[in-house]
Amino acid sequence: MLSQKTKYALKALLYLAQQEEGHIAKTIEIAEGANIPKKFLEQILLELKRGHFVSSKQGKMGGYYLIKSKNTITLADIHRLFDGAIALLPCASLNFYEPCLDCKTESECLLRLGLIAVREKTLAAMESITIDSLAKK
Amino acid sequence: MLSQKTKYALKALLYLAQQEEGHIAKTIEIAEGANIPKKFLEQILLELKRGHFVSSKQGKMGGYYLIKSKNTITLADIHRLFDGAIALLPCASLNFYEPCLDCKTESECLLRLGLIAVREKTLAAMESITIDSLAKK
DNA sequence: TATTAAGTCTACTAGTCTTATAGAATTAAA
DNA sequence: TTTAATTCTATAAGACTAGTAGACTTAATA
Repeated sequence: MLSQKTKYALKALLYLAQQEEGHIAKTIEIAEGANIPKKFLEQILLELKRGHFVSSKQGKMGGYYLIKSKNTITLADIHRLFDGAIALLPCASLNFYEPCLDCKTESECLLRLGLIAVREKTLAAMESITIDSLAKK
Repeated sequence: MLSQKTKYALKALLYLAQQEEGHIAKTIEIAEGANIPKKFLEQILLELKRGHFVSSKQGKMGGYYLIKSKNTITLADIHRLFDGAIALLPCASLNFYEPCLDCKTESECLLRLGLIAVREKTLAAMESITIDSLAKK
């Protein structure tokens, strides 16, 4: 399941994607437009900035705007930024790989290969969903 | 991600699936065979029993055994029993549906349809993984 | 240059969830 | 009746989630 944070991040990105080119949106504007608690949104926007999905202009008249094309930002990207691995276990993850501590050896693990198969399907589906494709629904 | 509980449940089921027909496995035997803390495993086995995947024989010489065919128990089943919804949000879930509180109306929700598409792919993948298919890896 | 309005950063907190552990009660074989 | 197993309820430490608070920095503009 997506955390509330990931959901808010997606909604914030959708809000930004729907603004006209060049528009700089204030946090309060996004918060009200997408129904997100403002102070919580501040943190989320900072993380999106550190992830290079948005940038900001500081000071008066400042705000946030997309810096990555809305048809290249995928659900998989945002999930990874906020909720981490897409795989069902770290040992089946591409980007967050970690061996399981309770497995004797990875090759003996009966779960891993099956979970990798699931991850491949889920990942493909999540990579095909972009902010742009969502905005057009 | 799977919780530790779900992972242990799968390992316990795999252990049971690998025993010969008619064998009744004690909790301590499964715990040691699958490397699971015994007291934690007790709870898990009870939940698997309530979910009608295993049954038990009480008293001396008692223990647990599969009551559902190992090629009909899927990863999706066990995920749902312990971790709940497979969809990324409750509003996109089949078995754990709940409307989003922060959406004005569901039809306006830009996320839902995309998340349903992901759930369909993930669910198909998880339903194709059975205890039997895992045990044969 | 002072004011104002915006983002930035760090810390904190209440509540919930996870991962167990403990121990008493129940059941059934021998 | 003893023993060995499941069953049930309670508890607890630690991590995580979702959010709040407030001080600080930056930049437009009057």
